[in-house]
Amino acid sequence: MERELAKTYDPREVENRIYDFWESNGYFHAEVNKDKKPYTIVMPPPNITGQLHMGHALDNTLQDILIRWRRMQGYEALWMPGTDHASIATEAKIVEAMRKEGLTKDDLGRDKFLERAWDWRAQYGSRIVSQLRKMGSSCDWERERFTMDEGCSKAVREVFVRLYEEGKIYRGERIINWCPHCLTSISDAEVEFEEKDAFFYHLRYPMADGNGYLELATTRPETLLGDTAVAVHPDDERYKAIVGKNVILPIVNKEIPIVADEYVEMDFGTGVVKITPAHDPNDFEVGLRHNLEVITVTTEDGFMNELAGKYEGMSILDCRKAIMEDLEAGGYVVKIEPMKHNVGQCYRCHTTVEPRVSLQWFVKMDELAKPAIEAVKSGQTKFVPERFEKVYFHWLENIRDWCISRQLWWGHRIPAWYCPECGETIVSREDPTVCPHCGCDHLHQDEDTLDTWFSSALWPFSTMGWPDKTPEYDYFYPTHTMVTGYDIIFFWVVRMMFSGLAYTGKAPFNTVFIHGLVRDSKGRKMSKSLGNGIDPLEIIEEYGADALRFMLATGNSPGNDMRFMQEKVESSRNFANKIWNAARFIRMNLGDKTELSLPDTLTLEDKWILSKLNTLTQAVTDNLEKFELGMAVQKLYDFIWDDFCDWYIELCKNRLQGEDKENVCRVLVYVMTNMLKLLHPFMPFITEEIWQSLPHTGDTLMRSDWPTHDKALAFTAEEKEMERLMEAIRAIRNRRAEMNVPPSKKTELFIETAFADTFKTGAAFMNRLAFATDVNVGESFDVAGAVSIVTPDATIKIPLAELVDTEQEKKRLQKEMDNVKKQLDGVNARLANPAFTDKAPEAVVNGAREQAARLQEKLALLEQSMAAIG
RNA sequence: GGGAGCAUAGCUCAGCUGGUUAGAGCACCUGCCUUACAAGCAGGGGGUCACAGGUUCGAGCCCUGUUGUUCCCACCA
Repeated sequence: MERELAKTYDPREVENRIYDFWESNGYFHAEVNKDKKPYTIVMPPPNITGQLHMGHALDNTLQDILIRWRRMQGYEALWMPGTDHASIATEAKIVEAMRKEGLTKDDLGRDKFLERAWDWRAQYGSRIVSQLRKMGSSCDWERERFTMDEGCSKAVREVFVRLYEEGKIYRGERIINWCPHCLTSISDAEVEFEEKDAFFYHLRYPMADGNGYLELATTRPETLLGDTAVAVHPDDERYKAIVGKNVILPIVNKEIPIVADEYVEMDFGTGVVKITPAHDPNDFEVGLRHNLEVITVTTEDGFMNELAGKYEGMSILDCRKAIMEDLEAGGYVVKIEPMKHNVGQCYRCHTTVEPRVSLQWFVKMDELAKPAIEAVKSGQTKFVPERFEKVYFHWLENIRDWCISRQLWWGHRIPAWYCPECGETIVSREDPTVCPHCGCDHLHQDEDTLDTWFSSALWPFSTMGWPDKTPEYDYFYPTHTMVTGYDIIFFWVVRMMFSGLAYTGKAPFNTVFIHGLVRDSKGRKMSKSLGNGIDPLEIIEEYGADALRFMLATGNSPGNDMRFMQEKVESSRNFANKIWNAARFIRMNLGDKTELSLPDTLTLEDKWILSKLNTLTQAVTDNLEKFELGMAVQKLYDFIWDDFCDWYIELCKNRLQGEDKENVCRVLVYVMTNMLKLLHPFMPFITEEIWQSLPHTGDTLMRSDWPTHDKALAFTAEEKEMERLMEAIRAIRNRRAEMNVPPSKKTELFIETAFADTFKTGAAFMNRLAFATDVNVGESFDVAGAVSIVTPDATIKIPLAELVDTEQEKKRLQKEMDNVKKQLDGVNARLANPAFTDKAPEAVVNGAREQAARLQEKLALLEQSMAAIG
């Protein structure tokens, strides 16, 4: 598959073709292979309702970099893909679509509704998957899973039953977060708090004995209808005498007790709190401690119910207004003051959440949380960056029982059946037909489904076939790296951790690699409501997936947010083009040669670039090992652009015109091939395309071997030697530019140096890169009216008499000497300090000594030049 | 109320366990269409690394405090 490179790089043409080539050849596929070590990443499953956004793009780029790198390193690398049914989000979309047709869930009934949901899944579930392909994601699509497929559902059922049998799952009347719009309970993690303007209503409740009033304050006066007590702190001297007495609940005109409870803060407000167990989590707890009645006064969809008396049918907010008018009329209102108040909202629809008592299923968290904390404390699982461990611990240490039942239809239906005869609850792996207790044969199944996160918590092992003992499970589990954003540590990472530990006995991954958010160019979160989202597919269309990936990897440090900026993508696109053209240049010179090996004899510049490549290989590998992808990518960029393109290719142009051409080509191909390998995880498409166009062995770059450091190619001395030449070339260019000498004006060079051999070797570089005609190397030259250029290794004289102003030249030399002296003084001062020479590491001290020597030499050369001018 | 991040060039950001004169991209200035690339080449200007102390032979990096900013968590009704 060797082809000519197109004249300009067109990612649109290349990317789809290359992706098909990879996929159709099964290069993404991983198999159980005892001869190799496994490396596994399971993809955070995107919602079936979702479309690819920048968050996915980042998340998947990072995963693909890691998986491609490990695959090339020789691991059996499995990237397990799949999608999430996203119960609440998907159901909301379907209900919305039905609403437009004038239909409700109840019109359709459960079965018909689910048919629609599966149709929806069939229609949209593949959309995000095809979008992930556009990113270049090298997932094993043959293993693609879905949280509601047979296997995952089996795992869900197994876990539910097991937890139930172990007593870690229970059903009970508890106060939960209720979304009046989605009409379902949601977990604590699914409530988002937002500060809103509210009012603090100061009320007074008359004492039942007619002895004055008790003043208290509330933000929700309408809940008064469900008050069953007022509470004070047991140590509060002001109220000790009245604890146990009653107050009269205004409007309702009912006596309710005054209880003493430590929950009340004496210093806040009047130190008296009204207690509404049905509509406030704290009040619910107080109610439990004091055996208070729980009176629910609202409906599921946010209106007042029949227990609200004359307020029945009003919305909660209307009721609040009405009740305040009535309280005002009755003289119960002391004052109303504005305040800031944290209001809980549903994370899906942003409707204000109503705390509400209802019958739900819960997972007991205390016992499950402990091993999850321990696994991270012991280092079995690590977070990158480490600071997120704190967040993780804090969450687990303060966790409350997890409400897992949802009043939704789309999801895993709770495998619990109730006997209408004897009230027995049956939870089992197989659907029961008769009640084991009384033999009744018309059992009915619980109507609710499970929280979406219940099934995603099992994702790392349910996708591997658990609870069955599959070869995949044995080989690929536990997985290695979990790549995800810090925003779902609570929702997902925590739950995978305790689930994995509880059911498989192992932490589900050994590293959690956390990344930040991709924000817009102004630093705002990308959101639908702001309309500031940037569609990755549009960016891919315009710049190519490689450019997008490269941009996302560049300057992205773990756990930190980044801004999306068009210029950064352009710069990445330019980089892709740079490599493309370097490859074109090589091909142009290559002819039909297919020789791959390095030549037997290497020149100075060959050794220099090979040695640099060698160092790069080690550095990039080390960075990847440490998840420092941003640093790895920066080093690749610098090497490819600066060292290889701007220096090596330029240096070798002379030789390409001579007899040495073949040897140069071999080195060019060798370095290019290795660069392509190192760059492949970041820019998979263009690297593969170029690799295919160059002499190569094997079928695909993505399955080629990751380069390793080669001792035979470490040429430290030559690197230094080359640097001397480069420094001289830079200095000459610099001087010429300062003096406005155009490149077209070539000159003779006289180089006075102690490194004559090096500079004689480098003479050929000077004419191309330093605009030289003849290059003379020797100990000393007497050149009339020359411009002197001084480096630590040489004094270079350029006869440019007509351009030289002697006075100007003197000033310049003096300035440079002053500068060098200043530096030299600094270094010498350090070296004169015994504290430094004694305490600093040897390498640092030696480095300083070398530097001092170089500066000293440069100074001496400058002095000579000065003397020569007179 | 608790916790965390960030503060480095005009802009956006790197800077890994403290070690020469702090880097990149973009922007800006100068000169170049040098037959791979003008999406390019060469050169240049531009930074008291938020502030104040401290530790150290040595601090952008470590410690303490201050200021600004962003985020997360938390039931003060």
